[in-house]
Amino acid sequence: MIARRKNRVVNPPEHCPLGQCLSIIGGAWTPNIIWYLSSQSRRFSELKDDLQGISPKVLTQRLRKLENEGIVNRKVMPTSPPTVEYSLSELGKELKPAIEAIVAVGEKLKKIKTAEAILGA
Amino acid sequence: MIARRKNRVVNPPEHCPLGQCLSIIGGAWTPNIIWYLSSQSRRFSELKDDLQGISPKVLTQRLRKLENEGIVNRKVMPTSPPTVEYSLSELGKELKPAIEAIVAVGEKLKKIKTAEAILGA
DNA sequence: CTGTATCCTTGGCGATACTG
DNA sequence: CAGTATCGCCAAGGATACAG
Repeated sequence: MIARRKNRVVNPPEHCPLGQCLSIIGGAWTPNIIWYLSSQSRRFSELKDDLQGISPKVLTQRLRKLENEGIVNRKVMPTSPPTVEYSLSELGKELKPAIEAIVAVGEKLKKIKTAEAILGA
Repeated sequence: MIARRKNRVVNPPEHCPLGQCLSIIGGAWTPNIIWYLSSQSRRFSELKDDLQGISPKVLTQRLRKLENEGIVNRKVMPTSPPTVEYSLSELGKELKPAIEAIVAVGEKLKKIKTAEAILGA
């Protein structure tokens, strides 16, 4: 069930093919979180550093959501001070091709725009 | 330049690899619009029908934005009543692999969750 | 270090009515 | 048919402070 609130449809082009997956990777930071986790597991503050500018509140929110969806694993190390390792679950790794495709297109668009700027100006 | 508002960072994990592309396909309806345009060109009301539930205001907004970004082409036919054809530009077609990857992952996740529901319950 | 708690702003989107 | 115009909601996210 995709997010509904009262009778207000929040998100859902449910009948369209993309809704489900996008509700996972659709946040402002989420895809980048997945991206950084895809190459290696990271600790909370490492992610916070990777995603410079994210507030701890939001990072926690995103990670909790991803954890609940079974996309990331959270592993608390019994150290002091505590360290927590986040990593992509097997399910989470399914998202990699999509993320990679987005990244690839992003790079391509950037190149095209740069070329246009040079040629056009 | 990715959307900033005053000193408030709205969207931008700019330094991360995904920001640029996601700002294009990141809306609630946008990826589906691109999806429907990817197989064939569509008229305004056809899209409105495909994306059942979208308001004309939002559809116009999205299409205008995509047009400005050079993702879609808008072609007004000199008929009465007017008909307008939207299609993906060459640039827009670059987005297809990303959208397709998202769709593919979406389907896969659905299957996995379905299987889990059957096995687990 | 890894988070919670609070408060606030904002832009995306819905609903509806109207126009050329 | 293909849009504009208005109004208003609200959840995502920012800033900051605090806690185990």
